[in-house]
Amino acid sequence: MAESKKEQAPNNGAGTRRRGDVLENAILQAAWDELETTGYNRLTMEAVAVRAQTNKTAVYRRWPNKAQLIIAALIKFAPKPSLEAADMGDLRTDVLTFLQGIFKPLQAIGAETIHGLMSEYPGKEHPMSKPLPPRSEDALFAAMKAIVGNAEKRGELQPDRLPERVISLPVDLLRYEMLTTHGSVSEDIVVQIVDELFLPLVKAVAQAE
Amino acid sequence: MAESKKEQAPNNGAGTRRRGDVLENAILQAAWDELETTGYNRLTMEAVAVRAQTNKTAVYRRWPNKAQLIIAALIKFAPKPSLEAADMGDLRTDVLTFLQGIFKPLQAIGAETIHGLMSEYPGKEHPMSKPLPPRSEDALFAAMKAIVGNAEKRGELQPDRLPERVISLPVDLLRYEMLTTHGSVSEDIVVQIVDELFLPLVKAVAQAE
DNA sequence: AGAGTACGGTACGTACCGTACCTTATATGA
DNA sequence: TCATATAAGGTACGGTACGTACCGTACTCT
Repeated sequence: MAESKKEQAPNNGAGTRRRGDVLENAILQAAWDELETTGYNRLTMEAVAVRAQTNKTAVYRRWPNKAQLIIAALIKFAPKPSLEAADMGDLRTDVLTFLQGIFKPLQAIGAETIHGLMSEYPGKEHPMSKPLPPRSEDALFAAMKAIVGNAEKRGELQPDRLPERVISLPVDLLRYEMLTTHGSVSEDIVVQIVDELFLPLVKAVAQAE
Repeated sequence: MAESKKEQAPNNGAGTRRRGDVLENAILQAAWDELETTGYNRLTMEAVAVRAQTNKTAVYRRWPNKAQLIIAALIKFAPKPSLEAADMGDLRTDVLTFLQGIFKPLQAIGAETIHGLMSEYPGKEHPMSKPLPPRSEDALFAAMKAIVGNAEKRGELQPDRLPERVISLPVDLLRYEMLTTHGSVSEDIVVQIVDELFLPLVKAVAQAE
């Protein structure tokens, strides 16, 4: 009798109403799925709610807008590059493997999403969780510094000769290419960046004899 | 009597209804003004129409969406960099003056607008008038090639030694910085790019003895 | 058991989009 | 000079998405 109100429990027969982390994860998962199938621009809060089998209210209770929601979804579900600096014996190999390792993760997020986020994001008055952090806090930059540090320890480079701009050059250019190339970026861009730009530069500035 | 319908001619007393290029320019001017005061995201077609003292219909008759309208406004009103390669006697001066010349125009457009355009722009199936053209058609790249060519003629560089990536490096990095730096980019980034990256690279690869 | 919390669900007001429709001014040329 | 086509002015609409309010109801916790 009292059960008649349930009208065929809408989910599985077990505990019906999700809460807290369970619901939060379901929403983030839905946002990530929606992002992959629909793309950032056409993604709507309502579609995310529907896919998560909940409603907009539950979404807005947690994230105030689309940008914040998607950032949270990226943090949780986007493929993360390995940030441990490979240490294989020479600088070229280390940088190449590192860049190749971040290539696919960057590509998985996609230019449309980045542009959308950076376009919509408040920026001012919002010093938290930006899509692209300043260089000093950038994990990819830190990884490159570690790689260069290893090469210095091995004696490949004279210490402290490389300006920050040189160290960040490969990651910056890779990101630039991802942002501005509609369609897919060929993976050999990584090799070009290393062999035509980074290594000649290193050689000119700081290579030990 | 028949004049009573005019209700105090809303514009100047002279020819009332604008057409063709006059109206088109008024709309583009309004779009440009609106872009500068409101910003790309919050700019609406209706606001442009109101500022141009016309209505949405007249706008949509000419441009199918916001992105196209803004691109047209940029082409007409955005400050254009000088594309003639300076030829002052040495490569460093030429590249510096060139980069400094494109600095302000790039900054005038602004990251928000570029991100918005690149986010909304169809891209696929639309091979026309992209915000960022491919390198081969990029006017800034062509200018850099001319500058390098001048240096080769002077004997500063050995001819045909510089890969395209080296030539486009300064412009690419400058654009990257403009796109990813919220707030204002300091102008000495230009000097850094030239002195820490481009010139050492040129020296390493192609400088004549 | 009771009380607070947070989800489910709906409905609403707002904003903007893009289009349809009609009226009216202007350019053109027969 | 008048007729006609064109394009402007202007309004109104359907549609979509946003973000919020409200309320009933399940769940949690003590």
